Amino acid sequence: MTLDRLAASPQADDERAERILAAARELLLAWGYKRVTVDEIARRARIGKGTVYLHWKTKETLFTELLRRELHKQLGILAAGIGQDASAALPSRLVREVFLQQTRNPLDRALHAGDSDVLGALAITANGLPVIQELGFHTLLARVVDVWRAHGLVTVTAPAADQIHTIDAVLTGFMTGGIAVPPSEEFPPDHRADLLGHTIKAALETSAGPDEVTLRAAAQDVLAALAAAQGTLAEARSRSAAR
Amino acid sequence: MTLDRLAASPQADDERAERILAAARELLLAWGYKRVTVDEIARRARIGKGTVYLHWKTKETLFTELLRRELHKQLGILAAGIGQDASAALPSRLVREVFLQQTRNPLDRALHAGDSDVLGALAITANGLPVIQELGFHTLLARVVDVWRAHGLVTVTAPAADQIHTIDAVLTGFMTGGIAVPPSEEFPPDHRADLLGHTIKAALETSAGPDEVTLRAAAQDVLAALAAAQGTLAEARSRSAAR
DNA sequence: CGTGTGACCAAATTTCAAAACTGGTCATGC
DNA sequence: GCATGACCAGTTTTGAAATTTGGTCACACG
Repeated sequence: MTLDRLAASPQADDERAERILAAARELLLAWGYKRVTVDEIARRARIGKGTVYLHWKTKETLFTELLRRELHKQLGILAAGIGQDASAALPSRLVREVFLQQTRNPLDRALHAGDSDVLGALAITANGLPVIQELGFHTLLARVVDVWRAHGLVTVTAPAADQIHTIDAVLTGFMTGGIAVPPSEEFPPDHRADLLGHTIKAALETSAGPDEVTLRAAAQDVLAALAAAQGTLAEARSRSAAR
Repeated sequence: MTLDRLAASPQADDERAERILAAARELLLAWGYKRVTVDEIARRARIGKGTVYLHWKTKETLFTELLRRELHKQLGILAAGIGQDASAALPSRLVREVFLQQTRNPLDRALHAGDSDVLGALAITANGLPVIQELGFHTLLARVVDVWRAHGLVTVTAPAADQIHTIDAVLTGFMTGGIAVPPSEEFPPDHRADLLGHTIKAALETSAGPDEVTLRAAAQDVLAALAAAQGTLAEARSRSAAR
């Protein structure tokens, strides 16, 4: 365990942090927050338990960073999609994509659903708020809605707060999938994503689609909002490090 | 306890059943299914415990009937609303009303949300399905959507199954209220109901509102569907009685 | 020297058997 | 012949002991 590393270079430190995070991620998905022990994480990362605490003050900050990274990555994927095709910045398209991402990535799903089987004590933060709020998702949503309004992609007759709430509720509803209707193979994620997209489009978007120029400008602003949110996440990271 | 009743008339029997049901309802709301004991129900209804079993085979059938009655009553209120104003049969209006009912009536809410704090073991039936499904809500929703389609109140370009799923998901989403947005006093139930109604309307209803004649005809058919569902509920009741 | 470690500690969680409770029955009394 | 509550088997709760776990730190190692 001690043969391969002579001095601690910052580089090796980073690589070690990654290993810890990777181990934590695997275990979180397999067992859920509560059952994962710091000891086990250390064993998987092939380091001593104390070393984990050289990187994070507590088990909680370690996992919080893991979640921050997850959201950071998700935002990156969204941004990439918009970069490739500006129309992916449209409300219906963006919400659709978020839905698909949550469907595919178990951690994202747990995060947005506040799944306490996976998140355990993390599901609700010290402030009594769901993690997803703590991570600034609400702020991002509000900013993006503002961008959409500024560029006329969504109606401005309705208050922004109403639109935010509608998006939140509808997305959540499609995530849980409703209650009355029995799950069926007729509804694969892609299809449900389409229904969600259609609902968002009908409820919020302006009837006439935007012209090319407006769309590109709006896409730029959405990208900026995403980047800003990523920045906030990255910044919070350094604040939770042990050293 | 025996002075006031000499012979058991069917009438007195019914009145007694009502007392039991009323006691069960109070206790269910106060304590939740699991904590409510048959003993306590009997005490509240001022009868012996064994007497409860003269009316229902098990604790579970007793509470299932309670829930059936609750849904029956809710359907009655919906029907009354339509009787008074045919436009209450429109998708957006009807869903809106269901939402408000669930918001106001704790039992309805528990029923539709599958709240296991209240419903306990009842939340999931012996068949592994949520109670609300067992009670035929899905069948009713499917029928009503068909009526709407037949009368051109909703688009017929989209499959009915998609529309059912959309209604279910959106209603559920507004019930839980989303995750990302912190609850606020800005969003009283009435306001959220409006947002829900708007969403359903935009996502499903045909752009041109129906003429008076069509609306009335559709309203009649919706009423018939509601009455049929009530009939099914009442019929199931007799099947669960002990005698 | 300074980094990494695992033995160690207090606090939290799990175990497990005894005690208490509860759904459902039925012999009894009215 | 209907209503009742004592009674029973099976389940749940309790609580104290045993185990586990997050977090610390004295020490070994390079």
